[in-house]
This record gives sequence, C-alpha cells and structure tokens, in this order.
Amino acid sequence: MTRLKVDRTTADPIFKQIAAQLRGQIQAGQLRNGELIPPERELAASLGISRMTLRAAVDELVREGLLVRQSRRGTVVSAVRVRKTASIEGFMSFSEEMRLRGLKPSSRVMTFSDQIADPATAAQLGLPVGAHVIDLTRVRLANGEPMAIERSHLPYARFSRLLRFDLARDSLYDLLAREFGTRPSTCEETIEAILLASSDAEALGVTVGDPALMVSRVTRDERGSVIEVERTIFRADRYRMVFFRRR
Amino acid sequence: MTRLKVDRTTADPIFKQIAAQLRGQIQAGQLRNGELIPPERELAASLGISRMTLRAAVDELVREGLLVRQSRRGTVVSAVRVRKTASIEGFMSFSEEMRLRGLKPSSRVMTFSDQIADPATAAQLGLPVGAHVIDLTRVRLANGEPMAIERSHLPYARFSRLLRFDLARDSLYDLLAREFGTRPSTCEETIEAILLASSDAEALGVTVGDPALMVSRVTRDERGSVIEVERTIFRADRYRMVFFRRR
DNA sequence: CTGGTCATGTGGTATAGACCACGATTCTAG
DNA sequence: CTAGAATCGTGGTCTATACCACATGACCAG
Repeated sequence: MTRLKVDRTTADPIFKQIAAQLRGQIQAGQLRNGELIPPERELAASLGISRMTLRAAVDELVREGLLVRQSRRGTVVSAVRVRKTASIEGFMSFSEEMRLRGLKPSSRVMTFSDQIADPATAAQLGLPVGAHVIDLTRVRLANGEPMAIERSHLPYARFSRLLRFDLARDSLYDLLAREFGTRPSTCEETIEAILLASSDAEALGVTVGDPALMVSRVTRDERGSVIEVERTIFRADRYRMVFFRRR
Repeated sequence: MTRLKVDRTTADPIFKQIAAQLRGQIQAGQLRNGELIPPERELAASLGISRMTLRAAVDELVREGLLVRQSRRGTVVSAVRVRKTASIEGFMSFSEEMRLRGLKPSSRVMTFSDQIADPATAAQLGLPVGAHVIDLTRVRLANGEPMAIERSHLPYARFSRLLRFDLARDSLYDLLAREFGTRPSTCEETIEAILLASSDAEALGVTVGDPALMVSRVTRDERGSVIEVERTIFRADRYRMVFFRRR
C-alpha cells in the first residue's frame, strides 16, 4: 500500500482526500483484491488523523463496494466490481451512456413541438389536464446505427425556450443544465418487454414483431419537480441493460 | 414531529433506532414533504444523545433519499419517493419479491440434479471446465399463476447437500442462509427482451412468440465467491421491473 | 497431540467538544 | 428608510477518547 498524504491547507475535506487516494489505489490495482488494509487505528495514526476521520473515508468506499468491512477481522479490498459494468449507479441519458461505451451518439428528430398533453402524461408531469408540453421524439443512433426510439415530454411553461435549440446535435440533459441550470437528480424507471409495432420497427430498420425493451422514465430535479417524462424503445438485438446491485 | 425514543438496553444501536423511527414517521406521512426537521444539535439534546450519533441516523436516511441536507439551512423531508416503487434497492429472489407484492410464491420443479457444467456456466461460477454443478429449473408461480421460468446453477462441491431439500416449497435463498450460512451480497444483472420459444411458452401457458424479459444474474456472497448463476424468463404481460435511481 | 482458556486486536458504536463557512437575521450608522 | 455590518444558527468537518462484542491465535492443562 502506497503512502497516503493529507493536505490540511486545501478546502477539500481530509476524509475525501483519503477516500480518493484509496479509490485510486484500488482501481489502479495497487491494492489487490482480497488484500487487508491496515487496521483503522494504525492507519489513522500513521496519517496523523483521527480514527473517526479515517472511518469516514473508508465508509465512502464501503458504500461504493470497493472495500468490505469484516467485523473483528479487518477491512478487505473487494474490486470484483471492475469497470465491466458501466451502467451501475445513477442513471444516464442515451448520449451519456453511448459516450461511456465509446460509441458516438446522434439523433434523427421526428417530432419537436409543443402540444396539449394527454391526461396521463400531464399527470406524470404534475401538470393540470390540458397543459402544454414539449414533445420531443427522436430516433437515437450509435455510430450511425438506429438503436432506440425516444419520446420525451417536458413541461412547456418551464422549458419553452428549448424549442430554439437543435436537438439533433445537442444532448437534452446538457441543454437543460446549460440553459436552465436544471440537473436531473432522481428518476423512476419501468422496464418491460414488448413487440415492435410496424412504425417503430420501420424507424429502427428492423422487422415488425421483433422484441424490444421499453424503458419508461420519470425524471425529477433536486427539488423533486418532474422535469421530464420519457419512454424509450430499445432494439433487443443491440441493447441490454446491465446492473450491479448490492443488498 | 412525534417524540422519538432511545432504548439503551437493547443491542440495537441507537443511531439505527432513531433512523428507523424517522423513516417510519416519514413513510407514515407524520413528517410531511418539504418540512424542516429540528436542527441536529437541538434534536440530539432533546434525545439525550450526541450530535454525532444523531448524524449517523440522519446520514442513513439521506442515503435512502428520505431526507435532504441543505447546508446552513436545515434538513428537509423529501418523501417524493413513496412506497410505490418496491423493487428499488438491493435485489431479491423471486420468492421475496412476490411476498413483498402481497402475492404467494410457489414453484414447479422441472429439473433438480447435479450435472457437468457447460463451459460458459463453469466460467461464470469460477469453476474449472468439467466441474459439477447443481441445475435447478423451476416454473415460478404467483398465486398459482405461472410468472417466470428460473434456471439456477450452483457449485456442487459447496452446496451438494442442497439436493436433499424440497425446492418446490422452500426459497433457495432461505435455504442457503439457513443450511449453509451463505447470504447473497452482490449481483450483476443483465436484462434483455426476447421472444418465447415453444417449450418456455408452454411452461408459462402463453403463446409462442410472445415477448418476455430475460434476466441473467450472477450472485456473490460477502467474500466475493459466486454462489449462483441464474437466468429467469418473465412473462412480459405480467411482469415489469421498476427502479428508483439517484445520481 | 487435543481441547479448552484467555489475551489481543479488530471493527462497531457512542460521546463531548471544537472550529469552519456561509445563509439568514438583526442591528446600526447614515 | 436604506445599506452595510455584525451576529446567530445551520450543517460540515475533525478530534480524542471510551467501551463493546467477538474472531483469532497463543497458551496451557491434560
């Protein structure tokens, strides 16, 4: 285990510094899988910090799954969960996900206008019946190949300015962050298997009756307001979802 | 906010007691969405506990998303995420999930024997080629209706005793815990959409060519050893997956 | 060699106190 | 009345210390 350093001059909390260094050493393989890290008291003393501070750092990595505490034995490195599973935590937009996989995302815009919301969508958005919404329907491509059909609805009152932008080029989440200072914070997803209807199959360039994954998502900002309701249909032959889960 | 209680006679840690009570009050709606809870110092003093202990409790609920800390302002209730989404965190066996939904799980055992593992399964289990595995294939029912076909493989060397039990009645995870002291700790899941082949469709009592969700799972214990490789096929018309995600 | 006993060391929990940064509030000078 | 200054209160961080339960390994009696 390489020597860790504490910098008391920065604003960065000590426990975050330690956590970052430990994380780096684990991910770089300097700390090997199954290896015991030094006891908390010893490690804290050698760093000149309190044991409680060190524990805060270790806690972080335990939550991330990189370390596992074994009561009365020690704390071991658990890097089982390497980089294989990318879409682990949090959630991502199509653009973000494709970039993470090393693919180039793009879009073909099918619909981009404001409309009267159907009652179900309005309810999901937390809007009154008859409210205006932005309807953005895009075929999403990765390296030029159709992967999914994504239909998003956003409250018009809040995001009407969005209609000025080119959603074929820009990422929706990027635009929301840049132009509105809005960041997705939580979402609720429903995943089901469907058969492709003819229009969707055509847009994706596959056969009618092929299977597909349908992911419905309600996205909220930090304050809990719904910012987007989205339904994406993924080609089953090109897309699968991978999760890493703990309990 | 209802008065909280601390019991210093139980083995249950104080911070967990407080966390459980706060969680209950939020979920019961006694603490309303957006409401500020009392300042940490004040609440800790009124409970006769240290501020750090109270913070440990609050930390738990913050991680669960039930509370949100706002620096220099206070801590607010954020119960957007009500109980609607059950299958949120961690992962569950079929039995556990159905019970949580208020349905009665049962099984029809199709295969339950030891076999030579095919190479791919052996690799996933971390066993050498040609190793013995237990093959457990069951039709899973909820309230008597077929919901899924689940095929599990477990290392024979470790779990051979399992073959003595009745897997039509018992939950696999329950047995692993009770008889082997083994608890699933992490898993990696892959979700895809497929079309049902004739044999699977027949077992589920649906039509060939219907869509289905296929969930492949590699489950590990606390020490990172693979304990089970499982592939479950769910009827699309009766099953969807729901996730709550944060980022 | 065997079985039990006991000391040691580990993470788990709890405490009381301290200082910081900064938003909100109150006070004060003009 | 207003603008700026001072204060207060909040969560965020850090410290030093204490005790607990129990896994482990050393030790000892037989």
